[in-house]
Amino acid sequence: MAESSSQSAARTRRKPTQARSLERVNRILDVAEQMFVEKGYAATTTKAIAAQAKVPIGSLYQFFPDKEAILQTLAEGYSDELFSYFQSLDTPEMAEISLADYVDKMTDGVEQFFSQHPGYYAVFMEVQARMPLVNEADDARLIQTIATLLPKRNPPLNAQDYHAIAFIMVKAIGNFMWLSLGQSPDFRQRLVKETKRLTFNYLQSYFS
Amino acid sequence: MAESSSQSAARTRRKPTQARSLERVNRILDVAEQMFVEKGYAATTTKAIAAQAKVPIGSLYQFFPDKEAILQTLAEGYSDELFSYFQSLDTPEMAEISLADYVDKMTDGVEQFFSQHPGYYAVFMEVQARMPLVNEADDARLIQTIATLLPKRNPPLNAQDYHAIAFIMVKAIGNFMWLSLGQSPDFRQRLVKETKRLTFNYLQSYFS
Amino acid sequence: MAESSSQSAARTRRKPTQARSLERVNRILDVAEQMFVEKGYAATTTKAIAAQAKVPIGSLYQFFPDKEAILQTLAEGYSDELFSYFQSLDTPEMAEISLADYVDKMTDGVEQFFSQHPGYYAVFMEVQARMPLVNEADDARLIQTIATLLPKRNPPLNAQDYHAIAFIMVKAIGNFMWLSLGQSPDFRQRLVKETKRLTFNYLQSYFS
Amino acid sequence: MAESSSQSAARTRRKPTQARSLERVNRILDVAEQMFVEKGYAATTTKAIAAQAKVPIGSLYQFFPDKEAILQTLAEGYSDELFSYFQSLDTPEMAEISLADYVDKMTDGVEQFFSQHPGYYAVFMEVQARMPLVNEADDARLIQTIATLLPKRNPPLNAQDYHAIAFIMVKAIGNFMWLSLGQSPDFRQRLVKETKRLTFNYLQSYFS
DNA sequence: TATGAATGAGACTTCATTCAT
DNA sequence: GATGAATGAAGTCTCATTCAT
Repeated sequence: MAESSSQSAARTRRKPTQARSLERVNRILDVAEQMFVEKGYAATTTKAIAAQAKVPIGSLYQFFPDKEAILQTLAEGYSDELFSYFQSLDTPEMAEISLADYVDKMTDGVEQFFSQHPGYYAVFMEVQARMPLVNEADDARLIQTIATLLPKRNPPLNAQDYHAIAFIMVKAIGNFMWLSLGQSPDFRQRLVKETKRLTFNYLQSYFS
Repeated sequence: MAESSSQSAARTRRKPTQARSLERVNRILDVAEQMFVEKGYAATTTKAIAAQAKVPIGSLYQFFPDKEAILQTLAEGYSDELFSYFQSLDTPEMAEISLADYVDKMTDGVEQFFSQHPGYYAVFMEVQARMPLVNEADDARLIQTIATLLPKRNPPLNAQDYHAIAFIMVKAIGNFMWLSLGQSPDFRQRLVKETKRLTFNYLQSYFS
Repeated sequence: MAESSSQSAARTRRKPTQARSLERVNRILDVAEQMFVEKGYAATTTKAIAAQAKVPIGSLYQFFPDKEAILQTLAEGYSDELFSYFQSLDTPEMAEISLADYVDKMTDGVEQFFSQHPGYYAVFMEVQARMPLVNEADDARLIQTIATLLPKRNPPLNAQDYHAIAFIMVKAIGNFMWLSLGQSPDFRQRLVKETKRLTFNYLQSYFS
Repeated sequence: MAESSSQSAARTRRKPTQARSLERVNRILDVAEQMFVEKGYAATTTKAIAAQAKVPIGSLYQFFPDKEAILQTLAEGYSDELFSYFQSLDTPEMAEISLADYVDKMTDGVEQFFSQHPGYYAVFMEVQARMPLVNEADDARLIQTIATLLPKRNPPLNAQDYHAIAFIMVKAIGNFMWLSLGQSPDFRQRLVKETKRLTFNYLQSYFS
């Protein structure tokens, strides 16, 4: 039922290398994710998370210094996964495909990711509200990656340009795929299409 | 039966018609906005709001049924203002200006609005996380308006198309101008420019 | 059963002027005193104090910002009472009585005070350990008073001398009367006698 | 029946005869002393002590049954040292020196001891508050020793007298030298002088 | 014997909301 | 209507101690 979470433990008090601990941490993370999605971060108590995860509250606090660290770890896990996906686009073949295909691939990838991670929305809403810096840093990593991918396409722009373009691209696709989550299947489909159009026309204006 | 508060409206318990009450409500709203921005919604107590606004806590609860109603009222106020701005664009002259100018005007308008309302960001982060429906409803109003404006430009599209286009437009501009808030002045400028380009190229692909 | 405590409210969140509040504060103070004596400060919980005093825990925290404030208020109450006693010794007649009688009066006064306030010991042990400054300040007040009383007896010493003498006097009497509390009645009697002898011989060495 | 720990003795679970164990116990004691002084007994956790002493927490509990035992062992160590000092005064020569010199020697000895053991103050504040009996017992040992030293000086008093005198003497010197710890160097000097005067005049009234 | 992860009772404190005055 | 003292459920987190390995 719960998606196995293989988050990179950050702000984790103790890096659990033992099998049982690792399992516990993941159980906590999975339960927390689910509860954050269902009732919101504030309305979810550490006690409830521990109980649901069948972990003593004391153990929970052995792995996470406080409630926020759970949220943060969750966020970082998502970020890492998403980042990995984008990095996987950085292949020789990708530099050859058409701009339209490139945009399609990215958009579809993000769309899929969001679909498969129902917690992302809830978690990032909170994260953005309470730890914007962390979040920014994570997105920046993504933007950076894209910014280095772009120059492989023709026109000679400077680094600043590439950064701005990557920023718009990442945020536009991210935001709309995110927004599409709450929409009806039909409109969602449409949104994917429009997002591709939006992004493609934008990029085409640069990469003639 | 008793004092049913019309859920959609400003959830104010009593619409204060007396001068003093109105002033108090405004003071509460102003103080709350400031505190939400400074310390976040959760960390702001109703008692503190009341104290700062020099309004007895009991009176505060006479105007607002609960803490969330304050946030909601704030959000609605913003929404109304922004909505008014967009409505003001619906004039005969506006239908005549170029697409590029149209996009410019909208983007600049939103940018200005966000600049002048520093609370918007903080408030909406919370609102989106805890009352997405309200927010959606508000944006929908905006999108609807834009959707009715668009057909005044050439190509014969159906209502669904106009809705989708308006959605993308409103959300894209809204989102990027919002994101620009936290950026350095330079990058912020750039973001305005890129947002215009993004939106313009998108619209142009429809209204060539 | 409980001694009525008329402590000067310090570090009290709200100075309770209303009859009911005042009674509640006193009930809290009385209960706390008793529990501190019986089980020690650390082992006494705010919840238990509130329950025993039949005051909701929330109300307790309306009067006292935290657990320590209760202890502090208790300490200050004692200090004030003891101080009052010493001030009452500053009368024209007192300046006339013999040194021996003077020492007797002081010692007996302190002895009585300690006997009548069984909480003093427990409370001050804690206070001294966790808020030495407060305690010092209080004793200093006492010492100051004595230091201004002494010059009324012959020999011309400087202010520093009077301070030192008063310090020794106050601390010696205070300490031994305090120590006597835990002793058998017989030895306690003896201790009173010896304390008088100790103090008297010391003072006599100055005031020939 | 199993491992009954003789309550009066150093409440160490196991008297560590092995070199490594002894070293560990000492390291625990040293670290604990320092931490008690710095942060207070309550604020010092057994885990922190163990970590700082580089001893596994499990081992710590092998040497000490509980946290309080560490404090107690520390207190007993001090007491023993101080006791040794006083015993060293019980020599033929000491019986010959003047009363004034005798008092000087004792006072200076105690003063030095306190100066060299900064932990004494902090530790005893706690000990007195939570284990007064232990403390009393320790001082009693001291008083007894003094009481047997005193008769070597003239006047024929009974055992009870000697005990009372020794009690006053030990406690007066002890208390004032203790109080002097927190004072300014100047006043501290003065306090030493006054303590000698206090004690000397008292003793002289008996051994004139 | 040595280790340190695991435990969970319970401590302190907060704060939205009510309702007697 | 206006006021603000009163309420107490509930939250987060700590830490002495144990015991399986």
